Amino acid sequence: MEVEPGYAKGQPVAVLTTQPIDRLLDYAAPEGGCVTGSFVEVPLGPRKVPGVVWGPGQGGFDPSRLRAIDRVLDVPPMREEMREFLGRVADYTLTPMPAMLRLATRAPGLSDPPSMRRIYRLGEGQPDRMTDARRRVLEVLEEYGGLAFTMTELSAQAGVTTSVIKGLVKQGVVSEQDTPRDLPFPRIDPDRKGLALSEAQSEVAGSLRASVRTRRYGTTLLKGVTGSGKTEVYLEAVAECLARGRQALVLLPEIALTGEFLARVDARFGARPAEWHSGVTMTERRRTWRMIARGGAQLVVGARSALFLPFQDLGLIVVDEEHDTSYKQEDGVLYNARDMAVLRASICSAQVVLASATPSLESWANAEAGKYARLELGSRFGAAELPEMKAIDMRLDKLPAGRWISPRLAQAVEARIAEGEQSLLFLNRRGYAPVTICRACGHQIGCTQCDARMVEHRFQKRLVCHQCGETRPLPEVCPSCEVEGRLAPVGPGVERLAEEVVSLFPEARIAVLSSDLFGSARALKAKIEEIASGAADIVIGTQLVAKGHNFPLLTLVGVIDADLGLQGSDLRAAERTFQLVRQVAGRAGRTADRRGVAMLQTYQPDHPVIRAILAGDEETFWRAECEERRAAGVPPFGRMAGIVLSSPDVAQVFDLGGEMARRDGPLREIGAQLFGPAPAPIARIRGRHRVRLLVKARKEAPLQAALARWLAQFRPPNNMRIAVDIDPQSFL
DNA sequence: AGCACGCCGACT
DNA sequence: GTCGGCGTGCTC
Repeated sequence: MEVEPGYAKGQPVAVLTTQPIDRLLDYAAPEGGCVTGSFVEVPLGPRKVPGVVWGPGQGGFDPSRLRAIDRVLDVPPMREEMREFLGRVADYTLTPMPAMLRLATRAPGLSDPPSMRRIYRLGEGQPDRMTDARRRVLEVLEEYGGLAFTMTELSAQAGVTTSVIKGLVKQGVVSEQDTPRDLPFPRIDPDRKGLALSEAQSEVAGSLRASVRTRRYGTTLLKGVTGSGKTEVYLEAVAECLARGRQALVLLPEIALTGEFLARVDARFGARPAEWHSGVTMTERRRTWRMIARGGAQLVVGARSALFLPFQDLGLIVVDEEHDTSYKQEDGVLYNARDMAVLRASICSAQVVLASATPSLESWANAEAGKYARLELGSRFGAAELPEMKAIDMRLDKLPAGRWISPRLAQAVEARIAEGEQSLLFLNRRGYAPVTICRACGHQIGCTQCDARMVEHRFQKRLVCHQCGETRPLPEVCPSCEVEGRLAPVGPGVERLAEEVVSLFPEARIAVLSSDLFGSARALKAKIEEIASGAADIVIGTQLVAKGHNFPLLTLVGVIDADLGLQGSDLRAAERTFQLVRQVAGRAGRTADRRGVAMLQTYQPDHPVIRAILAGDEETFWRAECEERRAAGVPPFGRMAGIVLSSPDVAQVFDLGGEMARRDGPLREIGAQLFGPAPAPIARIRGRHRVRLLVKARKEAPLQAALARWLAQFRPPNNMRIAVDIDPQSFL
């Protein structure tokens, strides 16, 4: 255990608060003293704010005006490695430290004292007489064995008033006890035997176990096709980590996947891990945060924000589906969870496992360069193989307007229905139709707040803007020429595709999986399970279905528009299309004893990406893609940053954008190039005009420092926002 | 982030 | 005169 410097009462200490102040503030240590890392509550103006003691006082402030820390919170101090991690992420992403601290303290009731609750279980005594109500209470308690209940739970479960239970307590029939509200998670037994692994799986699991045993930092890219048993294999690394007494974290891109994962962990270890994502209740979050800090949680499964949990001794981070773009998203701070996982592990001497069937190009390149170890799980578990890939050349099948399913694909679906098997039709477009056009004047209905076309959602009977979420009823009259009844949908969305499927297969049971059709993650999960158990013949889905869900009865995947995403100038488009189509295709025939088929409808069967998918030749694709990026000097062979200025005032963003382009001295000093300003891909969102600049530098260039010096020159007006995105996902 | 301070225009 | 708009600066 490291020993933090302690401060006696009255000594000045520097405190980092969650308030957006770009420096530390000095306070006097409280009654009872504090240590570096102590979570505290400090007075700031008229308020009390949370903070962390960051070190000794810096001085430079009238000592007689120092205010004292109000109190030290009842949680273990923030560890040195966590402070370092926050600082490094802040430097990397150009994020102010208070915002980093907010990420690390996103736990409800952090400042609350430890609270107790009263629980009830079966006691020793006998009741003086038995009544119906008393019997129901005893039945409930017996049914659940030794489990304890809260008063509310027990009275609800037994259907009696609380006075019945109180009466039983008085006679000692029910025992009453106070326990801490935040209980440790059930111990996971890492020595429990798991499922039998194949020889290939055991070998890979053995390597991962050996890496974990080193207790050093290291990253392994674990590549395995869908169904190859990746999860079982990395759970062996988890077992090794827990057996060494260290904590483990498994990151998943989507909360819809945690249900399936929890069941796998339960099957492997006979206990469930702690969960951390937006769907977890407040009390559970509080418990989880505290237990992780105290070592009362060994294994955590969570979303990206779980990286900022206060682990005591983190020995392993698994990033599952590491290529998933949702690892890079804004939640106050723009960071890529995959990269930050590697950073955190390197600071705390932990191992990282990046698992994917279709790794990101960055990870592939890092493995090629020898920075990451690479392990591969070749064949699918059991007999099933990767699906057979076929292209359907859409230039040959002339489809009538408003039709998207080629006769060949329709025939294949028909055959599956006859066999009692499932088909998946994949179209990465939500809603009914992406464009609504007026046949009289050619006007396309756009959003008033954004430069984007409104998407018709027939299910909701409304037009929806996919940028800002604004909706409005479908108009009868063209908003431009005011002619009535000439508005027409153009192009397909999943809802419209469903309409076509109904007309083609009126007898079939059809399910549409699209994120906007479900109110909650729970509802979506239920639907997925229903489908997996065979409740549908044809599944129509957006990219939601590409993400790891298991449909055992599925033997055919039809990709409606394999070309979608290939157009446009996004440099990552090829990679993303390749991954998405491979992932979707991987849904076919995962465990069936018959080989699945994936059919790709395309107008460009000779496009290199489509050919690479068809050939199943990933190495060739990646090598070619790497060469192109190397030649262009773009990530991962160069560094980039996107800067987006946004303001309700158009002139303002262009003015400052222009000024930033002119005063680019700090960028030129490191040999970086500046492009723009140009209107951002979506030039207006929620009424804010957006202008984008792009900085490109060599891989070794100190990009962040130069960006910081460059940006410090400008004072943006107060209604303008400047967002800096290091390593942007797309750089249009 | 809040909140006070202060400077300017529009009103009683 | 004085009410209130919001730009500027401070919080240990």
